[in-house]
Amino acid sequence: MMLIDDLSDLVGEAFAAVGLDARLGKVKPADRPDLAQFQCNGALAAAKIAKQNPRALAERVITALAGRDEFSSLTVAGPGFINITLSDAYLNAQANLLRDDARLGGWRKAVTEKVVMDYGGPNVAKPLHVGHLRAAIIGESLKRILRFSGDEVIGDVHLGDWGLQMGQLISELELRQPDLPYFEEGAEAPFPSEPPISLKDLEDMYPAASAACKTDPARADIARKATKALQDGRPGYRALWRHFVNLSVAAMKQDYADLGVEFDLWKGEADADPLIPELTDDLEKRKIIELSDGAKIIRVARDDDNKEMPPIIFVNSEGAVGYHATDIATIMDRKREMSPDRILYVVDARQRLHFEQVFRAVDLAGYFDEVKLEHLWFGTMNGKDGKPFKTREGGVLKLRDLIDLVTDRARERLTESGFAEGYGEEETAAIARKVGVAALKFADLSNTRTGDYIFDIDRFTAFEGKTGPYLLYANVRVRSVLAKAEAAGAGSPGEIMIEKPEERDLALVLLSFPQAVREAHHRRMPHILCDHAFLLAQAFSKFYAACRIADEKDASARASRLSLAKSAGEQLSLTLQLLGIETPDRM
RNA sequence: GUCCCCGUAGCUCAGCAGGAUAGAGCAUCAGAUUCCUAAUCUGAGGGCCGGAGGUUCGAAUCCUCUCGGGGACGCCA
Repeated sequence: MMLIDDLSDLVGEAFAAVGLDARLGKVKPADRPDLAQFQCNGALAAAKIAKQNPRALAERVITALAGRDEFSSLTVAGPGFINITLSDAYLNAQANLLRDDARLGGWRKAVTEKVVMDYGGPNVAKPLHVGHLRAAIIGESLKRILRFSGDEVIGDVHLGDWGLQMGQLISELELRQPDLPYFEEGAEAPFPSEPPISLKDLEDMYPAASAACKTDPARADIARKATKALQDGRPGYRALWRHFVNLSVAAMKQDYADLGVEFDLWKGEADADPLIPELTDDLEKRKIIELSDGAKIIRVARDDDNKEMPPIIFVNSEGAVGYHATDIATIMDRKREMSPDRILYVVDARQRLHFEQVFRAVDLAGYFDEVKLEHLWFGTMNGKDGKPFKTREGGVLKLRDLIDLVTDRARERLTESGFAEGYGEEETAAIARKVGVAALKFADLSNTRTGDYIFDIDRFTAFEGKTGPYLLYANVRVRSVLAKAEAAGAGSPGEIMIEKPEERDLALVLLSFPQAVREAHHRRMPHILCDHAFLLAQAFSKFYAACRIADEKDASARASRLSLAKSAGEQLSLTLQLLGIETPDRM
C-alpha cells in the first residue's frame, strides 16, 4: 500500500483520459498545506510539451476526475497546480488498512537482493573512537532499512587486521620484549595460549609504534619487513597476531553492543589474504598488473577521466600487500562465500578515491560489476570550531567514554525532570543509557549522510525539540495512554473515523510512512526516516494535546482514537527500530 | 596544480530529477496545566538561499565563473 502511488495512478489515468502522458499525473504532498493535502504539477509540464495553456489542461484533468469519491476537493491554483484534498471517507478507509497491516504500511521492494554491508572497519589494537561512530550507526540503520524492505543483508565488521599496522605492533613488542618465544628465529607452534600482553598494553603500543615509524625511517623499515614476514606466514608472528586480534575483538564487541550495533560476520582483511596469490597470478597473466618502480600496480585511469587517477599499488616494492589488494581480495572472498548481488561500503568520505580505484580494478578484471559496488560515504564529524572533533585535551575521544558521557547527562536530565522516579536503580540506568544513546544516534542520523556535521555535546544532550529523547518521550506517552485505557476498561481500538483536524493530520503522516521508507532505501539516507519519526511524534503530540483518548466519553470516537494512538505508537517504534534506536517502555 | 564535499534565519540543519508565500529544531518574546507523562502544546518576530552572470514563462534547486571553509590525490589504512 502506498497512498501517494494510488493517487498518482488515479490522477495519471485522468491525464491519459484527456490525451496526456499518464506519468505526468505524479502526486506529491502539498507545498501549501493551508490550501490542500496533495498537489500535482503535471499540467505545467504538459503545457510545455503540448504548447497549451496549463490552467486549461489542469481543468480538463479535474473534469476527468469528477465524481470520484476519493476526493473532497480538486482545484486549479496559480499557474496550473492541481490541488487535491481527500475525502474523510477515503482517508478513513486508508487509515484502517494501515492499522490492520502488520508492517504499518511499510514499503517492500518488488525485486529483492542479497547484499553484503561493510560498516565497521575498526583497527585491531586501536580502541573504537568517535570516528567509528558514523560508520556504525549509519550502517546499522541502513542494514535495518534494507532488511525491512525485503533485501537479505549480511553485515560484516571487516576488521583492519592485516596492514602495516600489524607489522608495526609486532616489531614494537619485539623491541620491548625480545625474549618472548614468538620472536625466536625459526620458532614453531605451539605457542602459549594466553596472550603475552593485556589489552591496555596493546592499546598503548599502537600510538607509540605508529609515531616511531613516522619519525624514524629505519624503524619504519623494520615494521614493513615484519608485515611481510607476517603475511608470509612466519609462525611466531601469526600466533602473536592471533592474540592481538582476540584481545581487540572482545573489547570491540562490547562497544558495538552498547551502541546497539550488530554484525553478522567478524571477518577481517586477513581472511582475504589466502586469495592474494591466485589473484596476483590471474591479474599478472592477464596483464592487468604491471611493474613500476619495483611495485606491482594496476592502472585504473580511463580516457574520459576529467581528473587525475593514480594507479593502485597492488603489491609494494617490499612484496607486501596494502589495503587496495585486500579490498579486492575481500570482494572475491565475498563473491565465493556468499555470492551477493551487491556490496555496500559505509566508509568515510575521505576514502572516495580509494573505492573508486578498487571498484574500477575489480570491474577491469571482470570480478564484480562496478555499478553493484557502492561506497556510501559520509562526512566528517567536526567540533564546534569546524575542525575534526577532539577532546578538551586535544586527544581522540574513545567511543566508550562518549557513551558514558551521554548516559550520565541523560541520567541528570531524568533526575531533574522527575522522570523515572521510583523505578529502581537497574531500570533507571537502562533508561538513561537508552535515552543517551538515542540522543547521540538521532543527532548523527538526522544530518544528511554525505555532509560534515558539528558534534556539539551540549546540543546532543539537550533534550528539547527535534531530538532522540523527544521521540522516546512521545513513544512512552502512547504506551502509557494505551495502558491507562486498558486498565480503565475503555474498550478495544476500533474503526478509525476522523473528526478533528489533528486526527486528520496524524492519519496523513501515518500514511506517508511507505514513501519515507522507499526514499530512505533508494537514496541510502536514514535522515529521511528521522524526519518521518519527528513528524509522526509531533503529529501524535498535537493529537494528544487536542483530543481525549482513554477517557473520551463517546465510545466510537474513543475506539477510533485508540486505533490512531496504537498505530502511531507502533509506527513510531518501528521507525526508531529502523534507525537502530532502542526504545524504553516507560521513562 | 587537479578533483571532490560544503556555504540556506543569531545557532544547528532540512529542502536541490525547477514551480505557489524557502521549512524545522534551538535561542528570543507572548500564551496554555482542576483532565491520559509540560522532555508537551499554541502563537510572534527573525532570510537579497555566499556573490556575479546564464538557461527558463519560472532557479535555493540546472550551467559557467568567482569568493570562503573542509577534504583527497603511488608504495599508511
